[in-house]
Amino acid sequence: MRELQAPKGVSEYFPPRSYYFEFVRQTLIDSAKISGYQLMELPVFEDTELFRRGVGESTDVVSKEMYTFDDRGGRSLTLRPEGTAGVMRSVIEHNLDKLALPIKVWYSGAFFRAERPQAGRYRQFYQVGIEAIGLPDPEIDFEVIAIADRAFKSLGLKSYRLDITSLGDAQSRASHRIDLVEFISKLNLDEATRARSEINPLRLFDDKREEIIAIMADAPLLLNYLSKESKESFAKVQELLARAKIDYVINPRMVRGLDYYTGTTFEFVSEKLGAQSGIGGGGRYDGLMAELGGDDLSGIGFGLGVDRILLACEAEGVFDSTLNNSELSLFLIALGPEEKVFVSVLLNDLRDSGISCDMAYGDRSLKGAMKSADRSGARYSLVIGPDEISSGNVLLKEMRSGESKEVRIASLIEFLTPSNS
RNA sequence: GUGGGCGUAGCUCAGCUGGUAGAGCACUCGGUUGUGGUCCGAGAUGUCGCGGGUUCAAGUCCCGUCGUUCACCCCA
Repeated sequence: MRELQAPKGVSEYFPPRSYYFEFVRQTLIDSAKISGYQLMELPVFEDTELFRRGVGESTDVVSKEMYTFDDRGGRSLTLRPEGTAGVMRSVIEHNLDKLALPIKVWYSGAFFRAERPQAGRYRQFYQVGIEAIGLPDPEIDFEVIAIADRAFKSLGLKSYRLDITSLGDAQSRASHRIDLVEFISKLNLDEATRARSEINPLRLFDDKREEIIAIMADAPLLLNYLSKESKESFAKVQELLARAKIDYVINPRMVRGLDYYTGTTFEFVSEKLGAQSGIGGGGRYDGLMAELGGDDLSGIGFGLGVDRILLACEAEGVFDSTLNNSELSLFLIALGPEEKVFVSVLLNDLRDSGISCDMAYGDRSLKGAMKSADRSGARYSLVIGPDEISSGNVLLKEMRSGESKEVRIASLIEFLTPSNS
């Protein structure tokens, strides 16, 4: 074991894979930005109370998975386990909800949960999320789902499923809960399962054991307890998805782990991943703003798991040959110490003009330096020795074709400026 | 938090019933004097995750520990 190593269960991205991580994250962000969402950059730690009240005391996330610590002033802080609560806190604190509604924001960053690590489940993980706050229109529900779906499609993902359901309003859930608890009380359950059902009876719906699935087959479904308004809103969301040709399946047994969800709730599931197959999920959260001390506004959002989406992309092979993981257009090679100084300055001038370029450092053989040029992925390479410096002409070699053409050093900038090539 | 698998060169791994380590890829150099990607040749690389135990002898057996992986659980 090395003396120093990363803390257990964190994900790290370094070259060359970091290129794909960034590509995935940026694609998710772009999907939000073209729909009118704006950046929200928030602290990674918050007052512990925010998550207790926002996410819910009874959830596993809050009760046993938070990284909580006291700062030097004795304040209890917690590394954010999810993004929505922090966004709500900031919206309320800065009175953003007093502006035109809906407020549409996106965020991206690291989140923390002290779970047992597994493929696709990390203690520090990355999410891109959006929130649309202030209005309950089902058209917004549709927009939010479509943004996630569009992001997945533009990445080239195909093997995923969209599950949706509605958790209804407070009254719907209360009357369903009475019947569900009644139903569960008659079941013969082991102690651990019974304890789980007492914390949240809905949990039994997503138990993976055959026998539990069997006995829950006749359990009352929340979807049958929806109020007229909830039912109409959910129907509208489905109609919009159908008209936009976004495939979905209604999954009345879907359970979300955070207490704040109400109304339309959804989950994207990859078919190419193992147990940790949820690549994104979200839903509406009426009541969360009020719970945190703000106006009683509705909101809806999602969190997408960048780590898992990257795994899904790799599992589906969407990166093959489509991406050139280099930003470089030119790679420079100097033949000797004199030329190295010259090239170093030339390189700097080219960069001043916005041309992406690099050079061979160290005292490598020409063959070795050309190899670096090849590996750099640069479009062109050029070698500079005494002849080039005295003549002012260089042979610009296009790496892919292997063909060279003579160019004046003085006109390199013009030649390589993107709009001219 | 519970249960199972795994942990050997930078990477992927081989190493049979214990006798002090190997392959492929990658890397560096060379194959005519200044041009990469193919091919050929040469070279460097490991306290066999860590700690302890059994043994004349452990990468190989036992215990612990750390990490990882799969499932449960949970969720992104």
